[in-house]
Amino acid sequence: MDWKSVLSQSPLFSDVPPSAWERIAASARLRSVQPGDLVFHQGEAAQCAYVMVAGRVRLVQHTAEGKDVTMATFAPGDALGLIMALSGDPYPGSAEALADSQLAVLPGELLRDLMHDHAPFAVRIVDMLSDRLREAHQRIRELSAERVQQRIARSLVRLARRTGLKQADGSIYLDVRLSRQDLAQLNGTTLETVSRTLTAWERDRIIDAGREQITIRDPHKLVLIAEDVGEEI
Amino acid sequence: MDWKSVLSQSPLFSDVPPSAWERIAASARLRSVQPGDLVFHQGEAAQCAYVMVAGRVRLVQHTAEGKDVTMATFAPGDALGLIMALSGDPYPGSAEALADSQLAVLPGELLRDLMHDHAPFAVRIVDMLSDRLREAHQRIRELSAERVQQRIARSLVRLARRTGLKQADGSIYLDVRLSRQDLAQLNGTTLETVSRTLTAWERDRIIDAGREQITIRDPHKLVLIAEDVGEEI
DNA sequence: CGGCACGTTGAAGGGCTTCAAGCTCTGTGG
DNA sequence: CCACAGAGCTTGAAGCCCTTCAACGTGCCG
Repeated sequence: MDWKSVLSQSPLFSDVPPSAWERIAASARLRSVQPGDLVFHQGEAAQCAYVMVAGRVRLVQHTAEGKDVTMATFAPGDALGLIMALSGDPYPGSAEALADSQLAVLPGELLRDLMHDHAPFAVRIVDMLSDRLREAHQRIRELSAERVQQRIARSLVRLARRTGLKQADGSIYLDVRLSRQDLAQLNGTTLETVSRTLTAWERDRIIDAGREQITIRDPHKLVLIAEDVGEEI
Repeated sequence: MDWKSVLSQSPLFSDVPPSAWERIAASARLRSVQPGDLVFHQGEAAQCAYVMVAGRVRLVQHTAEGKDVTMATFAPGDALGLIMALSGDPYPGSAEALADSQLAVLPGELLRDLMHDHAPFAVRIVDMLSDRLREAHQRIRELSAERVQQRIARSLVRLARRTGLKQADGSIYLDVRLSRQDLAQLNGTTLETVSRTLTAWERDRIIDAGREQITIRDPHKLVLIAEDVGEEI
């Protein structure tokens, strides 16, 4: 299918009237990236926002000490770089492709104009930002109050909901390349700790862990760990 | 000064045309709260958003295990509960007054209408949410990658910028009631750890710490701790 | 088949939490 | 005015969770 029609079905543009659509089509370009490519670099001044057409991209922040922290991952339909494109500020992180991906490139100016001319479009953006903010707050709470085990369990449960493929035997296969390092960056821990944790869960038949792939055998137990049940009263 | 005129000068409403102002004035009410009062409760369905007129309020999330995490604090001009008022979802946290405060109460419906009728107003909201999201991401990065010491130093530096009163001798007095517990909730740690850290800094003449109040004697050193300088190459 | 990225495992240790006890202010009511 | 209750703070001791460093295994792909 034509990428522009995919774009027009993105939640971001669902409320844009047909009249404005020509303008979007005229300004938007398509960009293809391969795994490991950076869509944009941390610190770079933002000219554009992106809407995922295909593939998977993650937003990473590099700290001064050389650690990487994964802030979010994006699937088709999601928008990234919105805030920065609107304000023109430097990107606070880098966007790294996790798979072969295609993104629609949208000039910041176009977005600004659309927002001013079409209030419902601005409302859509408010909605998207609201969701992101809620997620961010949830992660702050987790990082502040929960143990590493819990946080890892939580991210597996979340991934299961997003990309899980239910198998015949009831287990859930996570349809993403997911290294120990990736899980560490998602949860603010080290790959060694992730490895030990997964090994322990494999011993307890809660998951099957392979190279960059995980199957959840016992989703219920994983949720119990995520919710830290087991010592109530 | 009339609280409605204060409200009209909030950044939130700076782009609302005079024509809409009557409508805002008609729907808005004023609410006064005392320290410790909750403006709204976690879990409660959101009907309204609030704009700070005077005082200071913080947003707290209670975890299942009974720990509290402070998500943000609000000063006059700031808006809280925006997201939830727009969507009608339950508040994900409680808003607790830290001082005698006054807030303008705005029905969610009013905000929704304003956004649809006046795009520039929606743009303001996008700006505010953008700032909040940026802050949240920064905190996630800090919580993921930094030590407790660093994070405490950082929050003191931040508070100094927001509410610091420069003294004659160059030190900075933080003009907020700030208990060890508060600092702990801000940084995802315990009051004991905060106490020990502050005591150590007091020994090193970096701060003066009293009961619920802190003066920064050597802001430069505090920044160095926050940035974790001292072991580069 | 060699290199490299991914993963496992062990050992050591430190940062931080947890529990516990006691101290020091502040404010309040008799 | 003073005493006392309670909130805020300090300090110690114990220990665990997690990191860090290090060495080695493993499988994929050129």
